[in-house]
Amino acid sequence: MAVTISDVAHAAGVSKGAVSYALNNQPGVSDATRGRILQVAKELGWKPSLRAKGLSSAKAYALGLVVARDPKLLGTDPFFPAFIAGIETTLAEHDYTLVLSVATAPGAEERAYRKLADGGRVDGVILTDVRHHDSRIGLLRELKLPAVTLNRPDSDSPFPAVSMDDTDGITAAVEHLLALGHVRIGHVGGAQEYIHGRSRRRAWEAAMAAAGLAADLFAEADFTAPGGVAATAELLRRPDRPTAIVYANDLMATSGQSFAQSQGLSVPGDLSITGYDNAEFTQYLNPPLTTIATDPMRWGRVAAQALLDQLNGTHSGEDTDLQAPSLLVRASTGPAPSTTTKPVPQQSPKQAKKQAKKHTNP
Amino acid sequence: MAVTISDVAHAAGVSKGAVSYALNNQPGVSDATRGRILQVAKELGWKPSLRAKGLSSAKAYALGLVVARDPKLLGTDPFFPAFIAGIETTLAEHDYTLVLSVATAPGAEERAYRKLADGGRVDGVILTDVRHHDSRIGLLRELKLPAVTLNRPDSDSPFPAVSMDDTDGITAAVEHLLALGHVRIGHVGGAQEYIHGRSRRRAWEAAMAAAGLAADLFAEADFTAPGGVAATAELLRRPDRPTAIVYANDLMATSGQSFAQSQGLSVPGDLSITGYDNAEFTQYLNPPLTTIATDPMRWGRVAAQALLDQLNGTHSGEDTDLQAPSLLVRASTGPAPSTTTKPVPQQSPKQAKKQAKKHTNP
DNA sequence: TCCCTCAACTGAACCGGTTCAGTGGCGTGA
DNA sequence: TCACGCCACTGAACCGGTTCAGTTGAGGGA
Repeated sequence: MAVTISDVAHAAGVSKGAVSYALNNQPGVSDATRGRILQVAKELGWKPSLRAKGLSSAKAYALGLVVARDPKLLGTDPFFPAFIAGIETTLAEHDYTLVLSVATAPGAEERAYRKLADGGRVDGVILTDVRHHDSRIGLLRELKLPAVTLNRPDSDSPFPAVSMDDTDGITAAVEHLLALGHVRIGHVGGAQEYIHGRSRRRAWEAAMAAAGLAADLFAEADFTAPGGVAATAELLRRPDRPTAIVYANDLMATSGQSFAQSQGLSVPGDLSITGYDNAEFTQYLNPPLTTIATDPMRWGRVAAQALLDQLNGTHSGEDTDLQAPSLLVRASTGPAPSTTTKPVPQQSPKQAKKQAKKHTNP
Repeated sequence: MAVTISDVAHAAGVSKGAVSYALNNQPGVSDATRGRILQVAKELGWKPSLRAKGLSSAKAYALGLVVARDPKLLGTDPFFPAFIAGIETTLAEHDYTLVLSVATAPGAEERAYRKLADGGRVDGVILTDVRHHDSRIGLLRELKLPAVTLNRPDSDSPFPAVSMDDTDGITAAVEHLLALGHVRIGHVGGAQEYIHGRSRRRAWEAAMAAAGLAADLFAEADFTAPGGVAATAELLRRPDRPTAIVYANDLMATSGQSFAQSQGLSVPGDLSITGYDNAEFTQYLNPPLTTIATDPMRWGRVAAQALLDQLNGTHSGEDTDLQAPSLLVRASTGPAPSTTTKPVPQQSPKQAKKQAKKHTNP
């Protein structure tokens, strides 16, 4: 940090401008001079100050990511770490870094975006967990902050999207269960506020409709483990309880499976279960979870690249579609029970609720 | 971004300097003028440019965190998301942001630190996952980058440490098992390269010694799920196999428990298991995992504060000790088998290895 | 030989703040 | 009434780069 461009210029016997041209591979210096300057710079160990560079070129050389999730959920979700690692692989090739913001308190999210935009700390942001009529789209517009979104928002968005289809994976899960003879296939959805919560639900509905079945065994949860327990309890209380449940993520599938077992149901003997995400721990569950394997790392890599392209003006403006995730069959799914469905051990709804609660907070 | 300090100065009829003094609560302007300037600044919606501020005051207003882990392991470890959330709660109160780097490839870690230091992108870093004779200490010294470490390194370190004791938790786990009648208590350790891998092992050894027992049932793993399987397989092959295993983290405990069950052992009937970290999913395992509940969020909050204190010179220079984590007893631990230990179904080591491998990659 | 062109390079302005030396005006004490 | 000190504020330098208008000198064409 001690050595500046002036030191290099002086040592090489040229002006600051020449050093700048040489460093950035711009015309204006001969090859000989360029070589000499670079040589001197190397000898002096000159590292151009990002701060100065940023000030004069009006760039921050950083991308922003605001994560608005309960830290508890965050800690269990395998998505973000892998996603961030993907972003990083792209950024490592460019002179960019990632500024991460975790917003847990309500209202903190908007503040976080403003903080990143106001001081010019980042040149653009990646928008994850897109919501129904997401207010952040308007916010970013107001802040004039370039962005890419993960999946295309349902409201009008000027930002390019990098999408990974939910439909195929859920469809494959339903078809897998149908092939095993299941008919009463339920769905525990994530918060319908999120567009991926919605699209997964719609994919389940469509797959059921395609098989001529009613999609009536739905319970909405919130992507959290306790939510999964409550939704599972609700579905299992139904008179025609499902013999299989498609969950919108692994965490809910995990807690749902655990709850079903605690109610005396065998998985997959009495109830088949599928997850979504392929979190590493799901293969060590008992039984290991049938789930849908996404590729968050690739998603991160591509999203970061799309944002960088947008920043330097080389982005086509078109959305990018990533390969759809694939079904990973493990032992939590099996043939539908051949006889009449074993009822869940009788208890009043009140008791079940109590038990569900107890199960949630051991 | 369009409105600058000059615009404000002009609008308020004062010089740039006066605006700067007013904004930063420095003497040199009267209260009346200060009020007027702030009023004008507000009306114009002026947000001082972090870049310009950074250049003139030689600060980056950012802290760095380099995470060197396999993204797969990262995704399952609940530590980092909560830890980062903790950092964020501190930074939100100050005008700082967090720059996150994920280094997965070998050699990428050092490059990441250099990248952060060279351009002056951060003012300091938080060092996690401290290793035995950690080379990063010297590196940061060379780069003249202020830092705090999580736990005190075993080599000489000039940086303040924020420590959370491992010993008490492991000791509590061993004592809990002893009280249940266990005598052959094994330990599956994390990579001994990490100082927390070492200290957990040493705590187990000490607790065993205190009970007059030999600490010979040790297997080293690497904090990963497959590693946990392999180490568990090794311990279970021993002629005097353990009736209880203390794992150095939840992920290994999870995969170890799953492996033991696949070998026909009942948990906790034949084998009791304890984890470390209290990852959320562990309460939904079958059986739910007895584990040690740490508070990574608090750790992040305190570490960030310590680093900020160090940067503005108010740090005492002394290490901070956080409250030790506590044991959380769930159903994976139970009384020691009363009769002779049930042997693991006979098979050659070769077969066991094959099975372990198969178990790892379903 | 002279003029023109163009490549190579310089010097200075600029980005938007901070900071310091200097200046003007006011109040106070003798 | 005057000298002095101090408060409030200004103007300019500065941080370390980028960028642009100019300058210089070499080479080519007529």
